Amino acid sequence: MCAMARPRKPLLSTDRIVETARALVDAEGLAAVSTRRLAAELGVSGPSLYNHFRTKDEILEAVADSVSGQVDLTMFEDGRDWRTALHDWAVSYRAALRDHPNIVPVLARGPGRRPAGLRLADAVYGAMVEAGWPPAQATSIGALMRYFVMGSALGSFAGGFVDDASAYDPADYPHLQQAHRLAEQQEKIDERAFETGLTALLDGLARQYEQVRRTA
Amino acid sequence: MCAMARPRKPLLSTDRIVETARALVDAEGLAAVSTRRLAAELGVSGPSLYNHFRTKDEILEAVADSVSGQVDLTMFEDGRDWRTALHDWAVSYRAALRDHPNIVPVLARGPGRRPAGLRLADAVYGAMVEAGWPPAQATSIGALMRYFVMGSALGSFAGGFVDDASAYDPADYPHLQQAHRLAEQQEKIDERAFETGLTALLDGLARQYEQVRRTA
DNA sequence: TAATTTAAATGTACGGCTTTCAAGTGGAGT
DNA sequence: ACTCCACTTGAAAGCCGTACATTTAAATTA
Repeated sequence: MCAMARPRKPLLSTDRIVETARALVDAEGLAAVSTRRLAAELGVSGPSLYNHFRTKDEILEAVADSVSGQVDLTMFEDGRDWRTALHDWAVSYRAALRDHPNIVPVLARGPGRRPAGLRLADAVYGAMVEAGWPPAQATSIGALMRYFVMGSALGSFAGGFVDDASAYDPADYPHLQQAHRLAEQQEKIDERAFETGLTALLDGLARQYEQVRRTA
Repeated sequence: MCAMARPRKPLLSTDRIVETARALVDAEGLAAVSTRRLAAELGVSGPSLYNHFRTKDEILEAVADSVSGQVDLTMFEDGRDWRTALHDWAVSYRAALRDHPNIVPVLARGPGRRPAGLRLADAVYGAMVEAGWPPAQATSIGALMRYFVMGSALGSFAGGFVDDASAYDPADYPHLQQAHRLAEQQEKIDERAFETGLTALLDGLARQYEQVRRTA
């Protein structure tokens, strides 16, 4: 009868869709994002989204990339030493993911064609080569840092345990008697584990760097 | 008219469901596992599964736990030194995930109440305490190792790039000119990055261990 | 200015999904 | 023999993503 016409001013824009989707993902998780729900949030009907994105997945990729874009990369610009640059970058990387943990599974698929994700990979690889790492090792560093940061953001370690002492029978798990307390202090424990691991990783890489430099 | 009766021998068992689900996940990915599809694979109708599991998610958790159960933990039994035990464990852990990469997102949610996942956490934590690490540090080690192994298994680093040189314009990404080649050598690159990172991590932890021992 | 193309939103519809439920029937226990 | 329970079923409810034709306004071109 009366299909709504094209409005004088567009109701939707890719930016508005991405921002609303990100807010929805942050607030209620990936599973809460259905095209109908997102459209409702935007005051619009479901299929309207398909005028701006080809698939729902494209929307999620755009959200993921906007999070990648929040990672600070300026530490690679000047000639700061590679170790502190890598440390600061990892901290900023993790902070961005911790602010939007629900989108991490999408980010974990890799940069693909997402521009911010590629800029990130480009910056860290370029800086390592610049610092004197051989190309193959620079690739490894990019990869292993990603492993560590993604792993630390994908799911809280502490939050992976249940807040219920009866779940951890001493007979079955003799060393996990305090495990139900992990859930309480989630953030602190994950934070400390991340810093401990990052320091260890960088210490170990520094050692390898010395060897590489000596033989070159 | 003729609803199928209870069969002489049960068509389904929890084990058979889990095994079939695992095969399906391995072969076609998480998305291919629908209750109907899995039931068809079992020669049965969709809702029948609900006689053995309360939800589909319970099935996936069971699959995940069966993969956790494949991780070797024997290196923690005798009094081998913590460093080599940790190394061997990480390698076995990663190998199990690499054999069943499609279930990793489920595993990444943490052990929760899954027995094999809890045994794994119990073993590594217990061994670190036994080796002389303070409890808080032992927790951190369990966490950071999980970060690294999960991160390395969650998504291939190399596979995260597109096998298409035109996607990496030199003007935008000056250092990624070989990135499209990463897709070719995925396994080797990921393998090397994992070993490099693991060695660095353990070197760094050994350093921290010396400090801890000195002050104690 | 008039004619034409394109853009933006819509309603409807298809086929899929997980899960609930009552109903039917064979096996086990008394 | 009778009851109860285990197991499977078809049907259906309520989601989901998205293809499609339709409507109208804006933008473009003649």
